[in-house]
Amino acid sequence: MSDRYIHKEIEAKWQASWEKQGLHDTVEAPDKPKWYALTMLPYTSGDLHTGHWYAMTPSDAAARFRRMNGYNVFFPIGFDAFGLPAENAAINNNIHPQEWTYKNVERMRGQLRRMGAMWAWDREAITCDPEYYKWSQWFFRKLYDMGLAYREYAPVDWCPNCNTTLAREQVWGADRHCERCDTPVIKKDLNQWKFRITNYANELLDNLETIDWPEPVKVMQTNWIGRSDGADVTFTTEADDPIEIFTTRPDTLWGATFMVLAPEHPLVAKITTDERRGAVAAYVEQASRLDEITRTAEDKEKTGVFTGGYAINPVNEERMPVWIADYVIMTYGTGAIMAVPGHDQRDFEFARKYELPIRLVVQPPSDSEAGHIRCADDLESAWPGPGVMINSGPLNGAPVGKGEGESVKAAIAWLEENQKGAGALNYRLRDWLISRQRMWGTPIPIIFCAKCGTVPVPYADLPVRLPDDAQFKPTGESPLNYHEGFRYVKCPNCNGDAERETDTMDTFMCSSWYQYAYVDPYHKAGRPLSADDMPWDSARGDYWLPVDQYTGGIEHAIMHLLYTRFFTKALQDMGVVDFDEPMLRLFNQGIILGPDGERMSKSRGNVVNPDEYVDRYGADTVRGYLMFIGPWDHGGPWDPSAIEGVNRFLHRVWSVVVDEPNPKNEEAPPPTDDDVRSLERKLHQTILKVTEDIGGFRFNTAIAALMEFNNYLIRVKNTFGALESRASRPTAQPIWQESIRTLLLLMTPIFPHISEELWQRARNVIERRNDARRSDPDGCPDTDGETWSVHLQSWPQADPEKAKEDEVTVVVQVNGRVRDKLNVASNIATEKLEAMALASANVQKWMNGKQVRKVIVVPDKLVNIVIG
RNA sequence: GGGUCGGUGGCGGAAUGGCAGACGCAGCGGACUUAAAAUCCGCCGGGUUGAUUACCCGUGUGGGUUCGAAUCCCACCCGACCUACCA
Repeated sequence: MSDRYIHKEIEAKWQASWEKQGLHDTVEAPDKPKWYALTMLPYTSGDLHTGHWYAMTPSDAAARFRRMNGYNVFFPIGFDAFGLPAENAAINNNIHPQEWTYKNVERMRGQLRRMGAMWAWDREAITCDPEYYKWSQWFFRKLYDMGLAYREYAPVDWCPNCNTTLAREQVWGADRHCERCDTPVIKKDLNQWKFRITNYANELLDNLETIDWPEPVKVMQTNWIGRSDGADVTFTTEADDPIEIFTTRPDTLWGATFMVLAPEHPLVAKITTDERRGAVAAYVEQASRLDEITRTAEDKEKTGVFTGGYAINPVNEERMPVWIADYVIMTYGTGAIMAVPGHDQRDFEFARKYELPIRLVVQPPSDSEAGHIRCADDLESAWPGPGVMINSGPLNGAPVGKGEGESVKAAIAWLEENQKGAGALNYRLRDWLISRQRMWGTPIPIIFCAKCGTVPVPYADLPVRLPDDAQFKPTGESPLNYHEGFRYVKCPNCNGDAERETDTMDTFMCSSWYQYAYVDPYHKAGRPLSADDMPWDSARGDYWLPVDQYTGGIEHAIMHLLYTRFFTKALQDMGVVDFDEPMLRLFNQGIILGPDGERMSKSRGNVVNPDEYVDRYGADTVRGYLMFIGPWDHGGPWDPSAIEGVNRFLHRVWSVVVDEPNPKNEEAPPPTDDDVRSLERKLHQTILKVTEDIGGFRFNTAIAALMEFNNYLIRVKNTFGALESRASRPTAQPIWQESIRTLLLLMTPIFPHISEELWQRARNVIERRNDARRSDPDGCPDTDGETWSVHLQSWPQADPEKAKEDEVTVVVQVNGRVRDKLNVASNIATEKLEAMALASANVQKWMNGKQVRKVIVVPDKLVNIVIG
């Protein structure tokens, strides 16, 4: 055993020892409060990068902190294993995706072990294991039975590079590119499976209030769900065909002067007059092509074309021209709008361009910037703001707004009374498209039979296994199409010839329920399933669920976090769970950047390999450094030289605990009562600070407090004497030992290895001196049944009384400027403090005989004398 | 265009109404060493000053509230992220 801190000698040793002791094995202990700490599962890319360390090691520190605070903590790990990279690697290297994936899993397990985290390896789950995905299929089947999974022939977003469809959530940015490869997506008409997430739109929105999640995530989900409050109104064409519209401003119905349909609207063909047919067809053609190239195009210039047809405004029977324009889109609302150019900017621009009538129905308030507006001709742009209703029949005089007695409510009441429409909610959220035309995913358990139609695979026949020998040509069709043994099957109903669904599921399906799988991975392995099954052991589930603390990146704010919430709500309706939110608390860490301050990427050449640093400095240093950079939710650049500071700190801690003090100081006077009191105060102040900071994920300031405490211990080490000489200094000895033990306990969540090593060493020294039990020379725990691991110790408790300062420095200000400082006993009487401040020579100098107007005294902090 | 978060020494950051710059990095000076590394000690926002326990300036910009503002309010500038013809 070395007397110096050599991380290579201790980290692997303790990792092996903890595993041997079963320190991180999962036990459902009903007598203890449980804590389910979850960090987002890694994809099996084959390499754990710095971002993983940045996400996972603080999560581990928080979990360990909970454990030391008396919780039975579950901190599981697994692998998100299906998906495109495996398939692409397979195509490029002619290796089966499964082989590639499991090789990566093997490598990543090793890398994860080196973190020294308290992973519950006994509950590991890999999503591409048939015993895992059989439950993904079971969930699909359940959703199908509940009518929450359906197949639809409709235009979908298609990535021509990945050769697959994408969910709306996977299409990013104004240019609508693929989330994974940045290729602009195109539209295709395809038969695809979807989940009815929109059934839960309202619940997904309202329940956000019940969970402790970061505000930005809540805002993003709120915007994504996009609830609009308004009314459905039915217009009619002159041929008596209904045109349904949705509007958030039913109060402006009397200001509608024309209608606009999306080019794809089903009524376009019928309403178009013969003389307009050519122009309309050309525009529809142009719009659809635009759609396929780049739908957004910079020009905000509105375009459109008149159909020749007219519709009747139900509120005033006015005849209004019907146009088509691509600024109206089929996928929101009903694909048709009433145009109110006076009060909607888009309609205004369109009306001005095509010389359509504009009507003012809201009189802007006279004190607003539009106060001069008297008629539509005065408008330079639409007025969407407040005012009073005019030119609007029964609504005239109503104040504009959505409240009681205000215009929108009045309009809805009028519509409902006259049976022309009704109040309605509309959502931006679309159903979740889960079909993927790729091979490396969970097969969708559906069979198409010529006679029986769409037949779900019976529960007892699950899993539908991926064939081991499938080809994966990138053709744009599902590769499983080409596997005859997979594709052609007998119908489970009639035993006639049938074909399997050959699309696979979006991988977000696998990660939507993995937190449940961890509780009891591969439940019922090897046994047939039924509709009445529970997907995990219910006793275990009842104990651990739901997740208490989730940690992960903001990039999943919408996709994964919305899907898993939807899944949980569906599971609740299935009767599988009895709660409605999967994760009670969420923390989003920031992004660790390259040394150049840019996102790490191979092309930039700024990728930091954590393994190199773990080799050089050890896992404890890398963990501590990542937590010390700054607030965890800020992220920030990796500074290769700053990591030295944390490493030096660990060496200094080692030295404080292990090294003998300078023998020259043997003759130094023993510590005074004041020395003891100061050390005790510093100790309890540090406990308070570190406890509060780790509890709030403020690891950076927790580490700063630990450094400060250690610096203090270095300064007083010689005063408190050598280990051997402590015996001669009985008053000092207990507080010094308590300080060392407490420092190690406070360091444990963040620096698990060195804390354990020094904990054992400090214990050995104490025992040797007490001539008590001899401990195992390799530092392994005793075999007498008492567990000595530092990780099983209780978190130190601070005594606020002992943390209090006896003496404080009070700042004396004159007119807000510091002019003197007074060292006084804490809790000094206000009057006394004021008198002392006024008597100060420095203060007298600045008062210069002027009148004292006011004296502000903040106890134990400051006196401000206002003169003038 | 809309939304969210942010702007503090050479750098990462601390302080969220009460001494701005904790803790660390880098830098400078010194001790130890044949030398270097490591380690240890000291200095480290700017200015006035020989030096100060002395004074002034200083938290993106301008204004406000307050005895007192990095912190609260208003306006603006800059940056990051999200979102985008949503009727």
